[in-house]
Amino acid sequence: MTQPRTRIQQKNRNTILEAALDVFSAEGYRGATLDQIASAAGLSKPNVLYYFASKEAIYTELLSTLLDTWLDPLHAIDDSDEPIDEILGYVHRKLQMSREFPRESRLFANEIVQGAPRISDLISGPLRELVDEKSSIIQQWIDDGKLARIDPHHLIFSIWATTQHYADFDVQVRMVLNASSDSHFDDAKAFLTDVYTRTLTPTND
Amino acid sequence: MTQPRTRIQQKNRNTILEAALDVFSAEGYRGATLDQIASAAGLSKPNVLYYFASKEAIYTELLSTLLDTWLDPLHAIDDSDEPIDEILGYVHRKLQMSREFPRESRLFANEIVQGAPRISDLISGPLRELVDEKSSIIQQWIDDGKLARIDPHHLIFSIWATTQHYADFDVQVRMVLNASSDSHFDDAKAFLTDVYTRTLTPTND
DNA sequence: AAAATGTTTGACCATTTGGTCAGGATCACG
DNA sequence: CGTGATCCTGACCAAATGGTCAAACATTTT
Repeated sequence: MTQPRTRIQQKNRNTILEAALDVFSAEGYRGATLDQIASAAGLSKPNVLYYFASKEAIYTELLSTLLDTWLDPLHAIDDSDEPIDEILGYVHRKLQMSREFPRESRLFANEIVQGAPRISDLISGPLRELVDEKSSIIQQWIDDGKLARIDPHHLIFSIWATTQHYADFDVQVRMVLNASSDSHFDDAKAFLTDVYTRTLTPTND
Repeated sequence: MTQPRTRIQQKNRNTILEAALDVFSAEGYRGATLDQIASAAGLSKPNVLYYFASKEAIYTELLSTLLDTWLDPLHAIDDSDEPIDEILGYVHRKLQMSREFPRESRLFANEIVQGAPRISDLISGPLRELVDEKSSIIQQWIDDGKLARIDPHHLIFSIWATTQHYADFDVQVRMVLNASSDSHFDDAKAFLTDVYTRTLTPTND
């Protein structure tokens, strides 16, 4: 089942994954039902199970497929002569993802809040290594006097937290702001740019 | 049922709520089962339902009871001559709550990620008003030149995000840091103090 | 100590839910 | 166009789950 063969398989598997993303991100793994997914996909339940072995199989396929996309912005951080711009770029990309792909963000949020039972391997493995690698780069920038002395790991955590907040807690943000449109993302961008510019600009001491 | 009468009722209701906090915060509303709660409380399932009308009743009682506690730190922000200390104090209290009451944080995180179906009234009502009120105070500080010009609402969001992150995404934080103890909370405190000091200190322009 | 009130439980029920299966419909292709 | 492979479905099943209830057991009150 790694490579779908027919066009129908290709299409229906995608339809199911799309529907499942909707349902899982809104309800969590336990809260989602195969009936909901089937209905959202416009297929019968047995038909869904014709394409995927189980509910769990759909879920894990979603997670592993989306994790790469999810980490792309962090991968993109690279050594550069303009560390602050590099990090601001990361903040902007992450915020943009919260705006464009809130379901993906919530999918991971649900999973991790509940202890990441199905992706702990990926977190303590590849993700940890990626974060360590980028932390080294940031530390190097600090040692070179190009960035203020802050803890690289906690910097990354804070970027995750502040950007994903707008996707994961979208309802709360909208209710508190009384917002109907997406325009608060623009304010958020300005705010975060300000915060991280101030935080990262080296002080002469 | 508002006021428990006997000692046994008092005790058992508390036992159940404590067990329910454990289970709901770890599994979400849908993921939690009455059997799990009963078992965690050391009671039989019918006995649990003797003290609470339904699973939902336990959950909503938990939410409404804990919301006040949860918002206390924000309530504590008050007009002051030292705005930066006032806000740093808020950051520290919120971080301390993530450290001491991670289950409460995760309970709300689960609820809000999934659209806050049961507390949308509280969010668009009392919470919204509280945030608006404190935002006004912050805005006043800014107008008085005591704080840098930042968006008060997004400042509050960022404080929620960065502090609650350590409770809600605890597993991820620990795995990425390879941490077994709680000591990374001290580093987080230093980091956040730094970030918000830099962010809030007015610049002379 | 008896009556009244409060507490606990085993057995049971209806619904939901993940999953199966035999057979029918449809499609690809020689 | 016929045949084998693929696709789809209604009917069904077993387990899990929220909830009920009559009856037994405790505790308090009089």
